[in-house]
Amino acid sequence: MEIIEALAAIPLFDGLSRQELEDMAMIVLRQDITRGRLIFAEGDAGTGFYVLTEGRVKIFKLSPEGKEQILHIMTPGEPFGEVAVFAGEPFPAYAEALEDGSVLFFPRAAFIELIRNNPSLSLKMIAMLSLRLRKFTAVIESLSLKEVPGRLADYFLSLGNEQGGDQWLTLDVSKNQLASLLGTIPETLSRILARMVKEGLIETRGQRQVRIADRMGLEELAGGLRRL
Amino acid sequence: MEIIEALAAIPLFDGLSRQELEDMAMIVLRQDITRGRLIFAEGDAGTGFYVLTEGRVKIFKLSPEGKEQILHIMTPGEPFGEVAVFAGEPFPAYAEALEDGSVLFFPRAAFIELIRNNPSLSLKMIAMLSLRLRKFTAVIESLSLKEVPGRLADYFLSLGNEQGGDQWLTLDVSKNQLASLLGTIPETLSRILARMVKEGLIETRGQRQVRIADRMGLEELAGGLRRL
DNA sequence: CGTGCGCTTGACTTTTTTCAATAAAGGTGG
DNA sequence: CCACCTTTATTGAAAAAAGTCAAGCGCACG
Repeated sequence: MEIIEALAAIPLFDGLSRQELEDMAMIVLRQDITRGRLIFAEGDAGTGFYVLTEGRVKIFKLSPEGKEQILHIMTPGEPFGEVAVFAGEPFPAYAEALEDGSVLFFPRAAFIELIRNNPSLSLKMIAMLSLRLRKFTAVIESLSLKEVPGRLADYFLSLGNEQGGDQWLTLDVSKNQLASLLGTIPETLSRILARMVKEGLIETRGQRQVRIADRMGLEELAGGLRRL
Repeated sequence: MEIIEALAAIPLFDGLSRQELEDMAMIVLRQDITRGRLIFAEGDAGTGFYVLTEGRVKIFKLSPEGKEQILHIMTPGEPFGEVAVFAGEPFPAYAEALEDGSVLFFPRAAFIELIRNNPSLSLKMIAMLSLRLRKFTAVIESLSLKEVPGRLADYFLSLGNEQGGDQWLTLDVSKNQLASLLGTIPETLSRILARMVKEGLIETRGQRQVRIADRMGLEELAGGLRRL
C-alpha cells in the first residue's frame, strides 16, 4: 500500500508505529493535483486538511481588487489547511497547486479521533503549529519593521542558509511570486534587485540564480543599519 | 487554593475536571507582575509558558534601531510564550506588563506530561494554536495588502464587534501603541484619524473614545473600495 | 517565426516617514 | 488645588519609499 510509505515520509508522523500508520492509512484519501488546480478557496468549509506529498502548493490571500499575497509556499511533507480544521472555521485562504503533484486528505472527525488516542501524535501536532506560528511572527516582524530591501536581504540570507553557503542559489519561485511573498509588486522588486547588483551585494545569473557577493552588506541591510 | 480558581477561569482549560485542575495546580507557579516589568526577552530560553490572569501584557519585537512592533496585547485568560515552549526554541519576542497584574507559569516538562495524559487538553491546545495562527494570517494579510487607513478601519470594525454596536468604543491601548499594532508610526496614525473624522467616518471624544459614525464607509475603506 | 508571458525600465503619483516644533494630558509634589 | 514636568498627541513641510501606468525587451513555446 503506497499510502503507508507516503505517510511514513511525513515529518509530522515520524516516530509513529507501523500499526498507527496503518490506522491512519484507513482514513486518508489520496488525490492527484495538476498545476493551476485550486485545492480549496477562502471561505470553504474545513472538512479536513491536507498534506502535500509531491509538487508545490501556494497558500495565498486575495484583496478585493484581485491582488494576491502569498502567505506560504508548501513543499512536500508539509500539512496545510489544519488551522481551519482545528479552529472549526472555514479556510482563511486559497490553496493552489504550482506544479503537478499529489496530496493526502485527512477527514476532520476521523483524524481528531486518532489524535485523541495518540498523545505523541498530538504533541507533534502542537509542535508543528508552534513552529508555524513562529514563522508567521517573523513574517509579521519583517513586513512591519523592514522596508522591501531589508525583506529581500532576509530572503537571500535564509536561502543561503538552506542551500550551501556561497554557492549560486536557485530561486524556487518566479519573481512575480517572490514579490508577493515579500509583500510588494514585481516592479519594485525588479528595481531593488538592480540596485543590489549595482552596489555589489549580489550577483545574478539568468533569471533564477543569485549569489551572495557581500554577506555582511546584506546583513546590514536586513538589520536596517544600511540603506540601499 | 486560589490557583485552582484562576485555572478554572482560563478558557483553554474549561471542561477539565476538578481533579485535573488540581493536578495542574501542583505544577504552576503564580507570579505578580508590576507595570513595566519585562516578563521575558527575545532569545530567553523557553523553560515554560505563561497564562495571564490579571492585567495586560504586550508582546513585541524590537528592530535594531529600537523601533518596536507590537504583535499582540494579551488580556486575562490568554496564554503566551507557548510557541517557544512547544517548538523547543527560545522566545521569539519580548513580553512586558502594561499594568500591574499576575500570571501563572507552567513549567515545560510537567505540562507536557499533563498533555500526554489528557487528550482533551491537547485538543484544546491545538485549537487555541490554530485560532492564533488564523489571527496572524489576518494580520499578515492586512499588513501586506492594505494601506494604513484600511488597517485602521479593520481595527475599528473589530472593536465594534467586540464591544457593543454603535456605542462609544474605548481604545484599550495608547495611540502610540495602536500605531505600532498597525505597523505604522504615531504621526501617520494621527493624520489618518483626523481625516477619518473630517470625512465623517468616525467621531472622537477625549483621547480614548471613538464612535463609528459611518460603518459602511469604514467597510469600504477596509475593503479597499474607497480611499481617504 | 511570431505570440505571449515574465521581467525590466522610465516617468509620475500617492503614501508614508522623517524631522522639528507645538500643544495637550496626566501625574507629582508642594 | 494648582503649577510644573514628563509623556503623549498633533501639525507642517520636506524627503523618501513604494505603487501605478505605460512601454519595451527577451526568452520559451507553439
